Amino acid sequence: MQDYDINQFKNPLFTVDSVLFTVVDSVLKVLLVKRSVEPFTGRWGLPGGFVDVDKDDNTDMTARRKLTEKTGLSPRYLEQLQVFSGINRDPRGFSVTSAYYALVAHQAVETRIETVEQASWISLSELSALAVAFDHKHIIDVAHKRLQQKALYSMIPIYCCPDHFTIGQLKDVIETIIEKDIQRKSLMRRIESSDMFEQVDQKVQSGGRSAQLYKIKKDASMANFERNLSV
Amino acid sequence: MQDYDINQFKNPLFTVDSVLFTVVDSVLKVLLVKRSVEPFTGRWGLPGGFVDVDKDDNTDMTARRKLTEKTGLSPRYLEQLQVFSGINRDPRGFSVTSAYYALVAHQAVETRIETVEQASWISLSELSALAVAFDHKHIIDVAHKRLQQKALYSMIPIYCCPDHFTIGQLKDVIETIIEKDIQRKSLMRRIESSDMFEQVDQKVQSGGRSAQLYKIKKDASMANFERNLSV
DNA sequence: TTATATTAATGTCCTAAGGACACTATATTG
DNA sequence: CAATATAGTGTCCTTAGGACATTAATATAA
Repeated sequence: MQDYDINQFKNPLFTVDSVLFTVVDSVLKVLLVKRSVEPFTGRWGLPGGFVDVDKDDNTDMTARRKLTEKTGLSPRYLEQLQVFSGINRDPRGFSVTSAYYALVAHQAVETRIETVEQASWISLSELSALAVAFDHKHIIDVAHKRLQQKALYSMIPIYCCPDHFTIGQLKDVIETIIEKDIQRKSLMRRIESSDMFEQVDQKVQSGGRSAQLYKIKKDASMANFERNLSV
Repeated sequence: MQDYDINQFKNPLFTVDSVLFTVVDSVLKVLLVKRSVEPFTGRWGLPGGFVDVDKDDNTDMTARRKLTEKTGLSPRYLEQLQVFSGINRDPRGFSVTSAYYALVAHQAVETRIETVEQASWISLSELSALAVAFDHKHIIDVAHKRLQQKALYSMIPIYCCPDHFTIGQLKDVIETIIEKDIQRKSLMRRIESSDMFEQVDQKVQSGGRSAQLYKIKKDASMANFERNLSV
């Protein structure tokens, strides 16, 4: 690669990267893509890239666009994580990435991802043994901690559930994210008090008593609780 | 594969801006500086600017450096807020700012700010009537909400207090930030349980019974509580 | 058909930590 | 010394999550 001096440009290299989480069979996974360009060609990395000023109104749209390219759909939850920057994180020079984290129900993307060989769901445990581009492993770690924290006082894990879900499914997703069992009763109290959900007139079999299905109310806003679940 | 082509995309304008808060006489204020360059020359704006790749290891250092230039010291607390980006926020084109928020005790910077006529502490109530550059008013608003939220479950308002402080001072700072009175008793319980502070062997007069001075323990880490103060 | 296992849902009591507020302690001032 | 002001404590209340027993509904095996 021809050396070029980043200083000759007014601005550092700026990218947008996303940590897309999903929960599959009680395992938390992140979407990684195989890089097709320098640097780190061939390694796994976070889905992301440069802002396209002609397509993106802002960086949220950049993140969303890049995720859509890989998964075929827009994630139900997308939020800024933080900026990672420095002189050493990219061999090309001082670089900045605005990192996002996002959530999807794996049911929604399952089939689409299967067909894309450059994208894959990697469980967090596999990740430690994997060579990952840039500081993306670190970014995933920070995103994971943020997600765990947020799961303690909000209902965002709901975005890893399908449109119609049972309390058992939600409980499993939450427990997978925070890596700790919770009381079903506590979850039901939160579902009740959040006023975010309504029962679907349908039940689903589960090996025992069939479970009530719930869905998010129209125009419901995300509940934030005054107390954390205990860690 | 191909080399990275800087011309493939227009690299957005990237800056770092900080919302520096302090509490003076039960009023929450932010530091604004009078802009001396285009665009918005002459207007008030947040202290910040471009990354200097030779001086800054990362954007945290950019934020800190810019604040030091204006106040003469490094803020005791500095944290990323979020990125603000878009095609319309800067007349020069698509721009991105990595916004920070920071806290200082006004006692620490009082004298230095007075001497710099381009920098001034503006109370949040004054702000609404002021013409402010870019979307900086919006950034201040977001920073304010984040600070308020964080004050409900952490001890960060302590960074608006001097090194040695009384519970009354801290109570006042917290109440100013969250815009609600709290129970002195609740604050004392938090001080006790946080294990962050130790008593200084000195009291200070206050119009009534003299008040115990406290200071942060050496190597104490910031306490985060399981419950919010009630809103 | 009945017993057993399994998962869903509820009822009840416990616990932790903040809120309210009375009460005590110590300082200043007239 | 009384009045007042601020600091600090004691005690009970309230809220919401934790623990866990109990009841409900469904599948499967005897």
